[in-house]
Amino acid sequence: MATTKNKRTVGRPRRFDPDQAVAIAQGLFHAKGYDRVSLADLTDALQIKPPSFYAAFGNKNGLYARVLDRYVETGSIPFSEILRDDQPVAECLKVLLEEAARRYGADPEAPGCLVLEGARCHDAEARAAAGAFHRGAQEQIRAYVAARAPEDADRIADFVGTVMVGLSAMAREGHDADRLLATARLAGQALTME
Amino acid sequence: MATTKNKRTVGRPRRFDPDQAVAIAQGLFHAKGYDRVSLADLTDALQIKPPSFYAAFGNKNGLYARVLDRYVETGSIPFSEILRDDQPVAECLKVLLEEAARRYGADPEAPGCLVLEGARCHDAEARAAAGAFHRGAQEQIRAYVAARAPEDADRIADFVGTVMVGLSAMAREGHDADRLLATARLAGQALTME
DNA sequence: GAAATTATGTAGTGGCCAATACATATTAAT
DNA sequence: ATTAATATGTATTGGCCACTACATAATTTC
Repeated sequence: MATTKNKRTVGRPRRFDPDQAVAIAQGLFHAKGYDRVSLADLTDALQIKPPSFYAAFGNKNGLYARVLDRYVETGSIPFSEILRDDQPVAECLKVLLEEAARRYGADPEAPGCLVLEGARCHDAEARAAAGAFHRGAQEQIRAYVAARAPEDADRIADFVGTVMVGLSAMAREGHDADRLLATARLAGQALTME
Repeated sequence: MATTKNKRTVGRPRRFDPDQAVAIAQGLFHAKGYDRVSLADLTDALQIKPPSFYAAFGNKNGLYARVLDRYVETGSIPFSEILRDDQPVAECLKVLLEEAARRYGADPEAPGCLVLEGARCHDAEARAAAGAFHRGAQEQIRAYVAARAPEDADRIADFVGTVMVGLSAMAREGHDADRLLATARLAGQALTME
């Protein structure tokens, strides 16, 4: 009862694996951004026709929501592991920025953060979905700082969040991981002084 | 021979002022971004019909190019005034970041930087046009630092540019000038340590 | 085998987009 | 008055978009 798959059901069986489709779509959305992935792009990549797509995912936003979930589960920054209570706040935030730099620059085919870039797309629903994850992450940072430096939590969290957004944008401009890392390290120096 | 206007020419005269049209379009492009301003938006705002629009500006990108020129002349950050040779490099870069924060958050109806946001739009030609201005500004920062701190020019310029991109993005997320300014000041502390 | 159920393939739908064909109006030059 | 030149208004154009109506295929249940 561990796996959720293979539940033999009535009716004609699917000829594609929705989970695998989500993984493929994640690559597309990360590489090109929500707006620039058309439904034709998706159905071509998944080798299915539009009706199968809509039956499985509802619509483009439905698939995108599943992609976001998958990204947070498998590809995004593990905030909870990095923001440690047994280390100095500034140290952990520096590690966070450096980890962001590494991840955002790791894959030239999928630069930047899927969530941060999605939160700036042109589709209201997709933007809201990605924006919710963004706000959650930002609040996680703020709460982490607030627990031990309540006075400075807002401005430090704003700074860290702003630098992460900048790093994601610069990754999409072509900065590689080393270059982003140098920027992140310099940003980290501002945190040591507080 | 000072003003370039009022040159009575043959043929039916225009019923609108192209320069004023550029000013109005600048407001639209800054508020909504290149992609989200449709030609119908423009012709409605300018109170002209599509043929008049295309006769005057060539196409949407033609108008956008004129908007970018106007922005750089009238609304963007005066790099040359801020990056002074008679002040410490770090001080001037801090002033630059703080000035960016003030300008990006000054008008809630037109948040962020027109150039930085335009450089991320979906239209290849518009992106290239805005990107050229962005690269020019970035190089201006790098060259300024390189003149007195050649070893650190690349990473310092990258850091300043990344923070500016982040500030512009956060302005569009709703951060007001005060909040951006606090972020800029914290970022500036990283520069003092070099 | 018949019925119920679900997925698939073919072939579209209307909507919004930037851009334009074409006739007409308004001006200066002759 | 005629001509040349330029701007305007009406009405479209073709392209790409997300999305769907409808008939058919494949499976389980009875």
